[in-house]
Amino acid sequence: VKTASPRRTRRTKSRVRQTRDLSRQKIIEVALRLLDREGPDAVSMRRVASVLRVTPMALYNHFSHKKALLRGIAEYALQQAAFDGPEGDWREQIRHCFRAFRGVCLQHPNVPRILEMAGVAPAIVFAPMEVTLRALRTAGLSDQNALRAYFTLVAVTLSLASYEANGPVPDLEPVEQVRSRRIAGHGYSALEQLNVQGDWDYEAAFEYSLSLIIQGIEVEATGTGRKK
Amino acid sequence: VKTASPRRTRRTKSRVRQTRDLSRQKIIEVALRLLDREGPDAVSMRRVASVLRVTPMALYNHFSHKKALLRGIAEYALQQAAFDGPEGDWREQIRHCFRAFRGVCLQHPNVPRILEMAGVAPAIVFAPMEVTLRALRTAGLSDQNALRAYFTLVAVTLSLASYEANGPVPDLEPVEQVRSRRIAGHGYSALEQLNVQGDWDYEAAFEYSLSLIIQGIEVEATGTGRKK
DNA sequence: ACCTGAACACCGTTCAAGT
DNA sequence: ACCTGAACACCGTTCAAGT
Repeated sequence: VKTASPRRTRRTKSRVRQTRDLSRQKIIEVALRLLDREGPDAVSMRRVASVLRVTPMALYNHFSHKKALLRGIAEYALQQAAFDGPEGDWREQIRHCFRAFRGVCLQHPNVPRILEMAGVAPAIVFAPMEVTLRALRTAGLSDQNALRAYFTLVAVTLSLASYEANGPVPDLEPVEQVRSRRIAGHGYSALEQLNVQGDWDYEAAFEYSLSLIIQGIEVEATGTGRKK
Repeated sequence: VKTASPRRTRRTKSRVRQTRDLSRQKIIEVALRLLDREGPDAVSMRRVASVLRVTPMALYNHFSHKKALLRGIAEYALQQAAFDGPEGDWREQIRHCFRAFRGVCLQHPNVPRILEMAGVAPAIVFAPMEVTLRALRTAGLSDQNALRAYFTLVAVTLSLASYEANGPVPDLEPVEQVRSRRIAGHGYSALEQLNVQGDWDYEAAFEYSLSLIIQGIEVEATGTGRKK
């Protein structure tokens, strides 16, 4: 029940387009593997080309610049997500959609990073947008507010997934640790007494964020929220 | 009423530390100016050094690597924000805190980008964290849930500010426009009928996100929310 | 239409040397 | 402690040329 039918449409204008698309596909697959295994820095035109045993410039026949390749990678990865869930409550539709989104982000932990990068938004992001719009219309929101909610949900999903993928603590270097302690000396009482037991549960945190936003939408939809 | 006292603390171990810190400061100011005027790519060790009429390697006496410099820039920019607001309701405290956060992000539109980059989280991010923790304790949340709410708020603030700063549409290239139309053909009905009048109001969108999350917290705090 | 080879104008960072 | 100069191992992309 995927929203976007994945690149099956036949182009009518030429016959042997297959080759071109196969090649494009191959490049993306290699690049995604590099991204998954060695991180964003490994995805250079030169690295990708060398894995494919080809000149860097050969890639420019398929992608006009690196950003287009990154977009291709992100699109390819996100196509694996089934944003559409089973019929049901708008709450569950949204939960399903963004759980699916988070799912592919965890399978390809560096995809959020390249999505965050300069204008690298592939067309596929319209799929979760569609799901969200439909769900929130049934909830009674205006299109404008539904879009706003969508951006909120995407932001949180991407950010938490990225944070989860790239290590728990952004560990400052030793030097800055000291400086930060110095800063921390000045009235960070809430932080000093901070009380959280056990390891950080990323999934629970994601679900909590989801709940906050959904409950917020609920209030907004039923008109219980005070106007500012 | 700033939370973090900005680098005024005197280091006791040497006398002419002034020079070192002045230089560090100078580097950051030049780098931030480059970031603001020419974007993240302009902030290279070589560019920064050349503006300062100095060898690239001279910078490494003050920052052990580029990431440390980026962290320094982000910290410097964020120090200009007054996250602490006037006393008051936890709702208004949070609103004030993240409006201030958004404010510096708009003054330095590329700061969100470098914050999103690899582990570039300066110690100053603890300031809004402190404010949020305090506010949400008075709202009755556990520290764990308060932290989760904090991450939600930061994610949304940064993401929307970044989106606002870097042009309204991530305009796909012509080629991909066509492909996206093709994809859009398949059942994107909600998007096709999408009805939003006038230009996109970024500030209103931010305020709406803020409201969603705050109202969600409210529900969570008063225990009205159904447990999953 | 697709690929190569050489070149251009950049990167971050190491290392040895100077003061 | 701070800075230089040369070098290493990379980048993305243009351009002219081949098939």
